This record gives sequence, structure tokens and C-alpha cells, in this order.
Amino acid sequence: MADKDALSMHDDALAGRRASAGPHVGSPMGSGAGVTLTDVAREAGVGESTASRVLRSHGSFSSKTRASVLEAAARLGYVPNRIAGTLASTGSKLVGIIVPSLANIVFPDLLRGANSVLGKAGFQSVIGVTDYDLDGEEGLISSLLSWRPTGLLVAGLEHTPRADAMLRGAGIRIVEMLDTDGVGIDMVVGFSNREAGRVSARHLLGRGYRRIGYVGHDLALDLRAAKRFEGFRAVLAEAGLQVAAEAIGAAPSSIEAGRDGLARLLAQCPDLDAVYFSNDDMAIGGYFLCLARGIGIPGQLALFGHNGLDVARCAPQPLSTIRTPRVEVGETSARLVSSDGPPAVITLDFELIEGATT
Amino acid sequence: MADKDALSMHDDALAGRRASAGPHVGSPMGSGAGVTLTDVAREAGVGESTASRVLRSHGSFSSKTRASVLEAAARLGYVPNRIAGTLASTGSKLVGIIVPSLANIVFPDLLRGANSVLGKAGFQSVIGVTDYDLDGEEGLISSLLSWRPTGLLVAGLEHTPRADAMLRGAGIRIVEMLDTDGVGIDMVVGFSNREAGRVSARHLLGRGYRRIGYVGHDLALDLRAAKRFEGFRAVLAEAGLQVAAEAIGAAPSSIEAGRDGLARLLAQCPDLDAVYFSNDDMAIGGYFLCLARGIGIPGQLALFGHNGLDVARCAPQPLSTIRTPRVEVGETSARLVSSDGPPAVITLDFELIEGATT
DNA sequence: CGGTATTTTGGCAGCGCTACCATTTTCCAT
DNA sequence: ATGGAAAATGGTAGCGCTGCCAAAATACCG
Repeated sequence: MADKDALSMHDDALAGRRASAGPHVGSPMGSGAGVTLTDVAREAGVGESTASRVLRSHGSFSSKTRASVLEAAARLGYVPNRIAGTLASTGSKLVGIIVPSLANIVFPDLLRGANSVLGKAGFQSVIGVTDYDLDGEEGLISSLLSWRPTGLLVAGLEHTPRADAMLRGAGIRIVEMLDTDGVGIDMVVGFSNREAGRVSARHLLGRGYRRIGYVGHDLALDLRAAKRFEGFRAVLAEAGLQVAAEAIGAAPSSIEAGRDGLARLLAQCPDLDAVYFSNDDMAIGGYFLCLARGIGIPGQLALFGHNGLDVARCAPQPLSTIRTPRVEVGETSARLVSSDGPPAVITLDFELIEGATT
Repeated sequence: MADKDALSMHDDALAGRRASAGPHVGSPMGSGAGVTLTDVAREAGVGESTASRVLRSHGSFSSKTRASVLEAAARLGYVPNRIAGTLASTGSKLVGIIVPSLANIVFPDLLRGANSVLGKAGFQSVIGVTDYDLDGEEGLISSLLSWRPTGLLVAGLEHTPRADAMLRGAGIRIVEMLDTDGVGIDMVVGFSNREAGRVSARHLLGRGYRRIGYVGHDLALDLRAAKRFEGFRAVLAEAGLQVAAEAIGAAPSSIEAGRDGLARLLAQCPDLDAVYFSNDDMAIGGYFLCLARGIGIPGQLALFGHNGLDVARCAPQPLSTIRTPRVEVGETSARLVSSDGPPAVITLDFELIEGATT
């Protein structure tokens, strides 16, 4: 860290990374806030546009000029004003990301994938959290749009009519993530939750389980979990079966909700031989309940989750579940958001993990 | 068919959303993108500044004017351009948040707290992830600063000299989070990790454990974990003891790393009576190992973590740990970032949770 | 009803930067 | 040298909005 130019605009594409001009750091007084391009240009004895070109490594300039501009910028502690830059140019180098929650690791995973790719491409992520509220999402969309982002990544395909209209009319790339069961606005990156539910059901049926229960969280809010459950029941129905009992909590998914949900389910219907959970958090809760009560897994009761979290993979008995490519969805979405191809739907594969709980 | 309810309700919701993709909303052509305040003003038959005042509910205007401006804006699908607004005014309504990682739920928790408070106050969060790299942090700081945020929230007190200089010189509110063991730049919100380590050690000693091991992750990167360990060892030293053995992995913390770390630790030193983990993820990994191997907890081996995660609280034997106020730190930081008081250090309490593993 | 408060309103100058264009300088081949 | 192409450079018009100020409309008072 000893030797980058103070300018350090972070975009590595910029020239000047190796200029190593400044003898020291810290600007003379106050700081770089307030130092404008005009100041730098004057200090370097060049025109404004020349300074701008150098700082952005865009266009041509002599290496002499380059050096003096960089030196002046470093000495003054110049920090470019991207707000002004964005207004003057076109693309904003901002990408909005909207997720329903940050409490479930699934979404931070998504963010992580997206942010890492975006960062490398010189974009900044602006986030919005809807708390699973579509009206809240509508507000966030309008709010994010006002920053004139290059594109918007949104979890889910369902939106209010107004949100839908805003997204369509925004004139920017929209990527809807994590769900391919439906019609997208522009780009869609994800997997089929319905199919995941189907695969889960087939797995349980294939293992011979017949008295199957379901433990889930609020389905009116988590539309993707609802689609999984739908696919799950469809397969059961094809086999002439149905879910023997279900416990659906009103709270968001959590380990505790899974534990309590399974307790209620068993109270209501003690002779189940397998339980499908809305996701791994819930399933781990169920698993903990079984451990606590000495319920044999999978002999007495089989457990199946969804997502493929670390905690599920590392449990004494690895949880049978479906690993979803959350980080990859984020990465792919980020890659697409600045592309200019035609609208597309990208379906990524999920993976059935045959753990030790089925 | 008894279970049809949940789904049908869900189906309706989906159908409704999809069906009513609005007849209007959004301008005749293209869309709201491109519609400027000037357009709205012209359409409403008022001056630009009047339209601006109405749309911001700032200043005075007749209710008649208000109605026509609002109507025009709605009809044209006007979306204000905050970039231009920010450039023209002063405050940016953007707040930068820098965290080392998104893979550990601790930081999403922090983000969640901060973002929820910020959102309510009309701010947008712009995030940066350093991957525990201080040089990366430096780049992110400079990058975020270029968006002229109202303030910056940063996890941790340690920065490169250059980053430190940039933060001091930025002329905006800086809040350093999650650590009060050191000197801050402006505001600090967090708790003492060193003290948390001390409290943890005292707890173990108080329960009579004497042969204590440590399982941690890369301490050169996670400075806060290092401070905890330091406090922990200090108390042991005061009691004339020292850590009997330690296993420190090079990878970031994870359940798997905790499991493997404990395995190595036990291989190397089988007669421990307690283990202190760098955090709950690691501790849960250790717990799982004990379950798998049939190691009695806490009889044979006691486990102690840090953070107070859900998974630790809900385990069959709740983990003994320290609950840290992560969300609160985020909330408090967000509240402070737009304040104008003098610099301050706010120390929040952590809580010792006497679980069943010690 | 005149005259002074008060409320509304519109014009316009930037905010800091980039894009475009015109100009100047440098570089070559002749 | 000498014209012409290429490289460098500087001037300047906005980008869309807000803040300031003066002008216009309305309200109020005796």
C-alpha cells in the first residue's frame, strides 16, 4: 500500500496506477473534498478536458502531461466527483440490487456473487431490502431508479403492476433472479423452484416414504417457497398421494420456526415417515428437534430441506437437500446487467444432495 | 385436498399480479426514463422551480398548482433524477457501508440494521465488500467517496494510512463499527472485543475448566477475533494459565473450518476440557464434531463461541456464547451518520449466554 | 379603496464533469 | 524543407436539478 497514487480511483483500467508520484499522502489542508477537476487542471497547468482525459485514461495525452496531472491530483488529494461525471456522461456505474431480506443467508450469498462481479467491472452496488413486501419493493424500485443505475437486479418475478410498469419503462437492463417459473421482464437468471419441489418429492417417494409432512413459513410472502411446495405436491398427487400434514408458520423462515413447526406437525400427526421443509434453515430446526427428542433419522423420520447451506452440509448427518446456485445466480446476473444482448432466460442447475437424513 | 388452501391463495396472488400488468402508468412512448422536470413543468403549465418545489414538498405553492404538477408527473411517468439533484444541492442521500465479508451472517446483520434505519430516513445504502483486505478497503473507500455520500459506515478501526487520511479528509461523518478497542476517526459504535474475550475466559475459568484450547480462523485478517483471543489469553495469564493448544486455520471462519479445527486440536491435545472458538460458526462446527464422535458436552468437553447466532441458540444443547448486538450496532451507526453532534464513541453491551455447552 | 404584508411563481446561474469540436503541435515521408 | 496525417490540447455547451432572487399575485388593514 505504500506506493499507489493517492488518486487511486479504484478502477484498475485507469492509467496512473503505477505513477508513484507522490512523496507523501495526506493533502496539505482540510482534504480532497472540495478539490475539483478545475483545480487539478490549473495546478497541472493544463486544460480541464486534458486533465479529465488523463484521469480517466481516455483519449490521448503525452506522458509528460499525464505525469503532471497525476502529480497535481495526488498533491491536492483530488477525489473525482462521480455524481457530476454521471450527470455529464451517460452510464452511471451504479447497479441497483433488490432483495427481500438480509436475515436469510441466501440473499447475502446472492449479493456477494453479484457484488464481486460488479466491483471488478467498476460498478457500485446500491441495495434495497423489501422485507418481503411487494409494495415496499415498488417504492424501492422507484427510489433506486432515481439514481439512474445502469441496471437493476431484482429477486423474484412477481411485482405490483406499477412496479412492473416502472421496470419495463426504465429503459435499463433488468435482471430478475432466483426464479424461472414465470414470465420475466427482460433477463431472468435462476432455476425452477417448482422443479426443485418436484425433484424433492421424487426423491422422497423413491426412498419409499409415503406419509409425508410439510413444515414451511409464510407462503404468501415467500413466493418461491410456495412454488416449491406446489411442485412437491404435484408429484405426490401424480403418485396418488398428498401431504399428510402441514405446519405453516406466519413468521419468516428460521431455525427456530423449523423446530417449532416440526413439533406442531408431530403433535398433530405423529406417524409421519418424512418431512419436507421449506428450506434448510427450517430443516435444521427440525433436525435439532429430532436430536433433542431422540427421534431416529432417517429411520423414524426422514428430513429434506432446500438450499444446501453449510450448516446442513456439516451436520453430523448431512441433510438431504437441494443445493441451489445462489452465488452463481448473483454472478451471472451481474455479468448480464451491463450486456447489450437480447433478453434471455438463463437457467442454472440445482443439485440434489443425498445426505444422511433420508 | 385439505391442504389446498395455502396454495390456491398463493395462486391467486400470482395470477392477480401477472394479469393486471397495468393498462397505463408510464408515458405513451418509451417510458419515464428521459422525462425531465422541464417536461413536467411544461406539461403542468408552471415554471421549473415551481414544479421542483411541489415534487419535493418544499417551499410554498397553491394546492391547485400542486395538483396539476402531480398529475403531470404521474401522467408522464416522471422519475426524478437524483444524480442531477445531488449535484445541484449539497447532501447526497447516499451512505456508503463497508464490510469485510458477506459470507458470515454477522455482516448482513449489521447491514440489515443500518439499511433499515437509513431507508426510513430516505437514504440509499451503497455497499462495499473488502474481503478482509485492507488494501481493498482503501480502494473501496476512495471509490465510495467519489459518490459524495453523506457519510460512511466502516466495519473496524484498522485502516491503511492512506485510507485513514482519506477518511479524515473526506469532510463527512465516518462511523467505525463493531470495535471499540482502539482510537476512532470520528464516531465509533460497537463493543469491546477484548473485553468479550476476557468475559469468555472468566466464564470458563469460573466453571472450573483449566485445560483450554482455542480454535480460530485467520487472525491476521480478522482483527476483531484477534482482539478477543488476546483478551481471553490475558485473563488466563492472570490465573497463571495459558491456552493449552490452538488450531488456527488460514481460511475464513466457517462451520467446516470449526469442525476441522477441533479435530486437529483434539488430535494434537486430546485431554482438553474446554475449547474457545473464534466465533459461533466455528463453535457449531466443533459441536457437530462432538455429536458425530459422541464426545460428551460439556462433561467431556466444553464449548464456547462468540456472537450468539440463531443456530447456536437453537441447537439441542444451546451453545454457551456471547451475544453481540450486531443489528443494533448497524441501527445506531445509521442514526449517527447524519447527525451533527461532536465525535463520540458509543459502546453497546454484549451479553454472556450461559448455554448448555459449558 | 389605496397601500402594505404575504404567498406564489418563474428565471437563471451554477453544481463538476464529459463530449464534442476546433485548434495547435508533433511526426513523417517526400 | 514542406505538405499532410496523426497526436495533443483547450474551449465550451450542456447533463437535470436546486437555490436564490426578483416579480407577480393575493391577502390583509384601516
